[in-house]
Amino acid sequence: MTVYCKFGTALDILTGKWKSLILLRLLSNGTMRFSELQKAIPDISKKMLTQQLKELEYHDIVHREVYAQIPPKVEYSITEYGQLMKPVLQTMSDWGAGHMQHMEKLYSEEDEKGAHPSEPRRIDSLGG
Amino acid sequence: MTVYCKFGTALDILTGKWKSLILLRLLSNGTMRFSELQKAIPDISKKMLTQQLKELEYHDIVHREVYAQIPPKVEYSITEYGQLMKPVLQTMSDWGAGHMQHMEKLYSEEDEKGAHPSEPRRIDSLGG
DNA sequence: CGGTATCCGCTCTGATACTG
DNA sequence: CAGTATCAGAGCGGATACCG
Repeated sequence: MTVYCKFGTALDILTGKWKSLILLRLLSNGTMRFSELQKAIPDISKKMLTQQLKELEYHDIVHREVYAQIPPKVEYSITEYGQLMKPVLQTMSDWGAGHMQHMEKLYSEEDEKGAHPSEPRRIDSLGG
Repeated sequence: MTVYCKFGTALDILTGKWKSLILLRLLSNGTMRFSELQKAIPDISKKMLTQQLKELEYHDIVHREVYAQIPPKVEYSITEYGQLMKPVLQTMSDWGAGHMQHMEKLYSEEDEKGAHPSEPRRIDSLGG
């Protein structure tokens, strides 16, 4: 079997503009409908939400429950296996928090206005 | 001050096709010259290597030491601060290892040949 | 409501050539 | 050796329209 990178595997799953947002919402809210996720993440398009959820479902991190009714109702939640992602998210979040402070020390607020490589994204935090 | 996402901060820094590769090499080999990194990561182009290293340097994760000589010599290494990334990398790597097994159970080897969303990337592992 | 299909622009990445 | 500059292509992400 081809040797895939353990690290890259994790990275791939977290990567993408929206995956983390979805995971974070689902983790704190429990079960959510498609439309609830849309509302919770205003800037995401249906296409992206669908796509990202599909990938997460494929990886057994998100569970998709379809109710056969009109109008349709679909609920998403983190699988039991998916809960194992929590420590990963938490570790990254913790490091990220520290890093933001570190960056502030290195580059003053004034300097922040200039264009720097790899500016941090604006995303909601994990715990709060 | 704008509230940046702690999690997104970490993600941004690890994200990109090559950042992890560079970090992993530097972490295990210590100090490396530009050309050594190129050799260690055969498929990366000069442009990408330069670009990624610049970003890592900006984030104080990688140190760039220039020797004023002809021909030029530039050495890269992980900063002391950058060592703090290790637990993050390790956590992700550990989870990734488990996830690969989990995926194998869910989808048989035969099935792996089909095109699935978000196939894991081929990257060298962290520890070995 | 919860998607899919299509088009389209932009960024990211890569190949190549040039420079100090 | 260690880059920079330039151009071109692929793929990600977004807007819109349509469907069960």
